[in-house]
Parts: sequence; C-alpha cells; structure tokens
Amino acid sequence: MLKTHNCGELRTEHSGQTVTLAGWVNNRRDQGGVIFIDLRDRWGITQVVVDEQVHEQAHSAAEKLRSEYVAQVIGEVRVRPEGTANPHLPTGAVEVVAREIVLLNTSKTPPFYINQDSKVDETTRMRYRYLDLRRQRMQNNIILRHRVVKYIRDFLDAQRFVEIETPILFKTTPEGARDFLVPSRLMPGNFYALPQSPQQLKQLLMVAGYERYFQIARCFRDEDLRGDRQPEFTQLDLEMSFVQRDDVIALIEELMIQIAENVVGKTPMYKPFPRIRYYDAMEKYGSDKPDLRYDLAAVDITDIAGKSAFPVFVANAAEGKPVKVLRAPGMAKRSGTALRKLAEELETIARSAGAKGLAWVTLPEDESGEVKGPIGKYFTVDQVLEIVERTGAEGGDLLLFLSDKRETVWAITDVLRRHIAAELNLADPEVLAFGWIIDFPMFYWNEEEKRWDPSQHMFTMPMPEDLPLLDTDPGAARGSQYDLACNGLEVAGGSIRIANREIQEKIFPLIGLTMEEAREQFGHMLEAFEYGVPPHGGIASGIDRLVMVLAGEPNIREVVAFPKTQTGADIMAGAPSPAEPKQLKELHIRTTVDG
RNA sequence: GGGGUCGUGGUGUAGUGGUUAACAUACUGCCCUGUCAAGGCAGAGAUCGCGGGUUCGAGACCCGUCGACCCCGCCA
Repeated sequence: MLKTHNCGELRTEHSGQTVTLAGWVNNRRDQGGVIFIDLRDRWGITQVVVDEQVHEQAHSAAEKLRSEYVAQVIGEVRVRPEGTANPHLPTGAVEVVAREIVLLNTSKTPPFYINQDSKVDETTRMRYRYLDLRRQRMQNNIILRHRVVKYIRDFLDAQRFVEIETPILFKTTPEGARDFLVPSRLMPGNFYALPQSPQQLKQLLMVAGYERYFQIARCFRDEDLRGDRQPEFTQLDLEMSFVQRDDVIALIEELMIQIAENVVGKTPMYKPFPRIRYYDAMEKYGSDKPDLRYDLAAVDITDIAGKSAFPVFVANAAEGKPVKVLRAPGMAKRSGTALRKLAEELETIARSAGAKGLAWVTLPEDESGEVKGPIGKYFTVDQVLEIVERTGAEGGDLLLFLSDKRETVWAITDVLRRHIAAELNLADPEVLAFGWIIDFPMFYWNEEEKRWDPSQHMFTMPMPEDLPLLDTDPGAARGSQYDLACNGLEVAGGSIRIANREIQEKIFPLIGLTMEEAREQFGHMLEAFEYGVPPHGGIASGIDRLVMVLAGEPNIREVVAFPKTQTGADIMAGAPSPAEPKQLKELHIRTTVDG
C-alpha cells in the first residue's frame, strides 16, 4: 500500500507516529516559508504542513503541487500548535509534518470545482462525470447507495432469503413498457428483450421451491425519462411463498424503517406506516403516491355547494360531479396584487391538469372581516361556516374550489397540492414520510383499445372477497396490490400473485388476450403453474428512487454513478452511437436511418 | 409527439437595442513562516451554443437549429 493511514482518521492520539498518506490535493496554501496542503481521499482531509527550514526537499516538491494533483506524503503526525486547530475538520486537531512528498501524478485544471459543492451546469458534470463523482456530495450519495444495498442483502440473508440472478437477455412481452431489444446473431431476425423486471422469473423460482428469493436486479424500460426515471434502473426484487399480503408489507416496512434509522439516521415520520386505500388517497390527495410530509387534503363539499347560489356548482352537483375544497394555509394574507397573481398562477396550474377554471375565496383574518373572492357572494354565512368547519380552515387561508369529473378533480388536487406545498416549503427533504397504498382496482378501462388493462400486471391476485366481481363488474374488483410511497415518490410496489389456473384464465379475456395468445406469450408460465405452485407474493422496490429520497436529492441522476440524460444519452462516452456496417450485417440488421 | 425554462472567459453570474462585454472565483507569475473561503501585487483568459433575419447598430428582438433541464403524453 502507498499509504499507512487514510486522510480522515488521524487524531491527537496518533501524535508522534510516522505515517504515509496518499490522495489528491484538495487545496494548497503557500505562505512562502511554509506551505499547507489539504490532502484528500475518500475518508477525509488532512492538513499537511511543509516547512522550508526543516525539510527543504519536501518544500520544493510542495511548491509544484496544484489542485487535484495526486501525491504521497510521508511525515510525522503532531498536535497543531495552540490556536491553529480547525474545528470544521474531523482531523483538525492534528497535522502531518511532511518529511517527503512524492508526486504520483499531475492533473489538468479541473473544469469545475471538486473541493466545493457549487452549482455546475449538468452537461459539464456529465461530460466529466468521473470528476463530478470525485466531489463530496456525489461520494456521499454513491456510498450511501452501497450501504443501503449492503443493508438489504444482510437483512434478507438473515431472513433466509436467497439471492438468485436472472437473465438480462430474455423474452419480449407485449404488455407494459416498451422493451429494449437485442438482435440475435445466431438466430437471424429474432430478438431478445432486456427485462423490465424479473417478474415472471421470480414467480418461476417460487414454483422451483426456493420460497424466499431476492435480487438486486437491473431493469430496463424504453420510455421517456423524468427526474425520477432512468431507462435502466435497479430494483430490489423479492418474492415469497406461503405468505399473505400483510406478511410482505410487514417485512418491507421493517426493512425500510431499519434502513432509515440504521443507515441514514432518520426516523420515519409515521411508524407504523399508514395504510391508505387507493380511492381515499385519490379523493384526499389526488395521487396514488401522495407526499405525506404534509396534509393539505381535498375535502368534499358537494352537498353544501349544491345548495349554494353558484350555478356551476349546483349544476355539477346535480350531475354527480364532486365539488371539493383545497386549503392553501395563510395564503390569503398576501396583498391584493400578490394575491391576484397567486390566484392566476394557481388557475394556470389547475388548467394544465384539465380544470376549466379555478374558483376561490379568502377567509378574513379576524372574525369581523368578510369572505372575499370571485365566488364568495354565492355562499351564505352558514354555508361558509360549515365549509370552514369541515376543512379545518383558519383565518387568512385561501380556499380553492375544485369541481369537475371525479378523475379531473383528482388530477387538479394533485398538482395544486404539490404546488402549494412547494410554495409554503412544506416538503422538508430531511423528513421521510412512508405510507402504503392498498386496495387498488384490479383494472382500469383502456378506452382506446376497448379493454381492461391490469393496474399492476396480469398475475396480480384479486382480493379474495372480490373474486365474484371478475364476472359481474371487473372495474370494481380490487387487487391484492400494495404500493409504498415516500415523499411523493413510488418507492415499492407488489402484490400477491395468482396461483390458481382458473382465476388466471379469467383474467386473460378481460385484458383482451385470447387463450391462444396467452399460451403463445406466457405458455412457459402457464405450463409451470401446472406443477404445484405455492401461494406466493412479492414486491419490488426502486433502489435509485429509494436512495434519492433517503439522500434528499431532487433527482435520480444524483444517486446513479453514470446516468443518462433526458434524451437517453451518455454524454461522457457518447452513447448511443452508430454501429459499424459489419456489426449490423452480422446481426442481420438494416437501419432505416441514413448513415 | 406536445408545452415550458436555460445556453455570455475554466466555473458561477451581470449585462433593460448604442463606449473597449462587467463582477466573483478558478488559472499563471512574483511576494509572504501558521494558513485552512489564506492574503498582497501583476497577468492571461470570451468568435456571447450554432445558422439565418430585423435594424444605421444585436449578447439582447424574431425565425430556425443543437444541447441540457422541468412537465404532459408514455412509464403493466
């Protein structure tokens, strides 16, 4: 080893020891006769002091050092002179007096600051990702990610799970996301697909009798990117036999709590995690992955609004369209101009979610004041009081009225709620608010294709008591699906699977598959399921998103070592790139794009 | 496929149609024996993403294009 200690570990008790350190020059302060070098490695920073009169050779070597040069320092640890300790550094009580400095490598001037967390254009960061990753913030994130994955492996191993690898080259399926395809050289005209998740394979491992399987699995989906979505990502994928819904939920909840507390040092806001029915989540928050760090729930006032003098609400209520109120706490305290501007802004946001307009009233700050706003006059005092009581609103609140088709109101609730929370700084990145969403509908209606689409996947077991609904009212049937939301992100989702051939065969026609098509695409599954399938269920958790939320980072790229840009490109390496004609020929591929 | 924001020395920004494009920091050289956001002095560094257009005059305005980012669609 070119070092005996790392740059983060020396303390006063090492005083007097001769040590060898090696790392990067974080900073150099040249005082003339004495030079201070802050030497940095993964573990920290240690101040190296070089005195011209004591070690002339080391001093002249230190004069040539620059930022990010790689150097080895041999010297003696000593307690810093009285009054020169640096309380901001863990190693700040000591310094290493350099006897010898070996220049291991020079460096060009970096294109951005490595030694401070300042804003840098993301294109530049991506182009020099290896330098970006050298920065403290990124090292923290990448190492946190390692610790989370390590914790998961140890936790599940202790619970007698077996980690099993499944193929990356697999079979395309028509359902779900767009597949990444890989042409087969040995079978011209045929393609593998990269797995969107190891869903089928893990169920087959249950058939195979492993009972408790997990994998830290890379998954691929060829869809457009978002701040929380990359085309390739990592899932904790697991499956268990002889379990019911609450067994899987309890296991993952315990795992998440332990990760939060033991790895990140944050106690989740709610313990145990609340369980919210899908319909209630949509009614209150307009989202199946609500941010539970704040409440701001929409409240139904259809009955009151239906009796108001506002024609739109009366008409909507009569048609069965809900009228709901969303509180914007304290937002009515703004001045007239600021309030009008805010209302316009909120209306624009509401319209983007399908609203035709946005009605609002302001509550006075004191009892003698009056309710103001475009529709204030349509409500009687008693009606206003009833609304105030039902919503828990207080003086100075801005009340937003949402009324439309139920699904549209959900969408508006979601965007407004998140905007208000952002405006009021209610989403503290230090807080972790987990919550389960349960009782999802089995299917949602696909109007374009005139069929039911599974809301999770076709192997999701219906809730036992809803089995009869498959024949009578599939839209009302609930699945055994469970999703875990944290801070407005979906961080896990799973279900109990269908282990019964008759039930599975009822699902196919509902989702528009004939038995022939089902056999063609899932024959291996159906066949396997004839050989003694245990009842089983599982869950998958997006590691990237989980680490993102644990780290309090605003986007997924901050926790992926080498992420893709929004156009799916790797700016550093220049991927994707054209293939050589020879490669294409071998793969029996011709492109329609002119080279 | 659609909507939006941004693009100015290495980096981060300012620049409200009119001087030699400004500031901070980084960088280079010199000075300096207790600094740690070191300090002082001097210096170098910009075809204002690219291409058209409007104008007497464009970093700024318009159109296009490229790239990054945010969002909708999409993501079982």
